[in-house]
Amino acid sequence: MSKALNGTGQISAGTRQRILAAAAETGFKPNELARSVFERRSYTVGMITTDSFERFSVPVMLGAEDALGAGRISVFLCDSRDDPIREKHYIDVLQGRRVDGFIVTGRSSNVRQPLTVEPGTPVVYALTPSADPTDCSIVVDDAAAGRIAGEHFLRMGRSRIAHVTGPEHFDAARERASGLQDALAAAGTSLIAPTFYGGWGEEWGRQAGQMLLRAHPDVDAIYCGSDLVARGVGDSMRELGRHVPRDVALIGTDNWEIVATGARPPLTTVDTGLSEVGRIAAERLLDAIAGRQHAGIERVAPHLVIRGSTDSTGAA
Amino acid sequence: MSKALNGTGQISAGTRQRILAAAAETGFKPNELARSVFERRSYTVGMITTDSFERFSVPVMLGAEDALGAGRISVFLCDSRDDPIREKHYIDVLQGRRVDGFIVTGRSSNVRQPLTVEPGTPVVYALTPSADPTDCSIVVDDAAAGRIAGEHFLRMGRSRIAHVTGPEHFDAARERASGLQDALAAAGTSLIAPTFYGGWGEEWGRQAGQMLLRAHPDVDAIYCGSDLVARGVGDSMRELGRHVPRDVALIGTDNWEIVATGARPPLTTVDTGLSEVGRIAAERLLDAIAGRQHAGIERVAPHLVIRGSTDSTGAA
DNA sequence: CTGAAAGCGCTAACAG
DNA sequence: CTGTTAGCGCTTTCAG
Repeated sequence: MSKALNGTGQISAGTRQRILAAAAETGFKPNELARSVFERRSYTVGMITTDSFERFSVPVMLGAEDALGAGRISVFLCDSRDDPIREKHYIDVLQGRRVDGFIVTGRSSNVRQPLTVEPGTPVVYALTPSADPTDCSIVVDDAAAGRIAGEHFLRMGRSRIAHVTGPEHFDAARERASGLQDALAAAGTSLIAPTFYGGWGEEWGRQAGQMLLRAHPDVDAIYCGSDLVARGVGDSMRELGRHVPRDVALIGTDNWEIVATGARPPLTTVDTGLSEVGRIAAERLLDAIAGRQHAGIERVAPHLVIRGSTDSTGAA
Repeated sequence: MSKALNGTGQISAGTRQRILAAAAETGFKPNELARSVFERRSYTVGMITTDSFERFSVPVMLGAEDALGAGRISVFLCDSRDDPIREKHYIDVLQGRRVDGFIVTGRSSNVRQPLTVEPGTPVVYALTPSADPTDCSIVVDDAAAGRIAGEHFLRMGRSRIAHVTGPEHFDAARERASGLQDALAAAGTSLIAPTFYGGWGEEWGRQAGQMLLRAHPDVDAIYCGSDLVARGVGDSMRELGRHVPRDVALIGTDNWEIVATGARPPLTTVDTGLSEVGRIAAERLLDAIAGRQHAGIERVAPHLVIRGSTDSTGAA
């Protein structure tokens, strides 16, 4: 009897107990599907990632799944592989299952085309904002990431600062660069050299480190667009006789734990708060499902994780 | 009308077309939930991971999701965080949603307690086999991984072979070690030193590399239990004046692309075929749902990916 | 406060 | 071949 199980309707405490006991004994489990048919909602959301759960979407998903699970909502997992056909397929299937909403995530922080869903189905974009500014998007505050890194260098007294990062066509790369420049400008200084745009991997870090040192042997601090780049840069510094952090301080980005802590010295890095992005996205989606729509792009503040590459008192 | 949409029952081609057209025009989407209530199954499975989607469970999940999606089955995502309470909670919720089955995965290859589910609900274990041998488990063939690495070293003419790997309490570590020993024994030789059990990270690799070189300066090949260990070992080799692969050849494990390819030289590594594990697990689950139960532990063959750390003709 | 009845959207079986 | 009906398991409403 649903009245007993849900405590709804009018029923006496006595019979309620009796029914509950009987249910427990029988091992009765209500069929949530049937309830969903009646309620016209499924307490279920679809999470669509475009990038096969690379290291960026995973923390976002985890944060989202966590927040959603607390609201007793289950999560459907979909890997669209950046393929519009697959994406449409998943949307169709999940709408057939009457999901209450969608969270869309992916690797890049560049804008993406909005999802085409049944009108009334809420969608929240995490990490990759929707091109439609009236959609709800949660992203990393990349400018703040650059600023934080710059301020930390200034605070530790470094002044000959350089920046090595990913390809220029990534919004994230350009915004971090401008955040860093802003921080330096606010202190009346500027980058020792134009930003080195290139790639996100170790190899680019090594190359850029060498180029940088050749052009500016007196560099004393380098902000890197990823932890991998930072490792590559660090390797090249050591090879060319520079000590990290004494001669050159290094800050990475991502706080990819296993990479950052495995480095020698462990990397100080800007944690972009991806699981926070996921958590907030989930909350916004829950709000939207409850009828409280959010609109616009919300930027999540990153934070600095200090380790040996900027702190000589820390681990070697 | 369901007859038209599903092509079931008896209906003329004419009216069928007419109904289909009307449905397309209206944008009609059948409610799969209602169908599921009737069918008593949901075309949905639960994927439970114990380890928050570390790099081991992600490829497994991807492989599984891929195979399941082809069978038009959606996947519920659950992160139990190795917490029995959370696990039970997820199982209850998903059984309430009448999932057709479960796939359980996690980081370690050690056996785990079987899931407690409603009788009749199929469960397949991926990566972490069930303690119950009548359950269906798909795992990596770790002994084969060790064998493959050993045979590759022998083939390239190395004979003073060592092994640095993770903690001894991991089944995977011990089995790879014994597989490697078997391969050497088959060629009438043996390890130059007892297996170095320790950890899975770079730091352990560096330590072990130093210890190894001190005790056995003439070592010419090292099989490592993870790509991170291999990187650590490689770093220590170079620091102590050994060239990789000329003086010492290196094989890692996992084929964690970004780590293996970012190394200098890029790492030859044993790919443990995790997405294959996931794919097969999904197929076995589909079979079980269809009434064809599988039982026992199935081992998936790993394969070698050759890069510069064993091949001096390759990248430097 | 209780039990019966109607309906959520679908499918199968059934007369017409 | 067609349209109607009963029923999947649940919740809500409405007489008793």
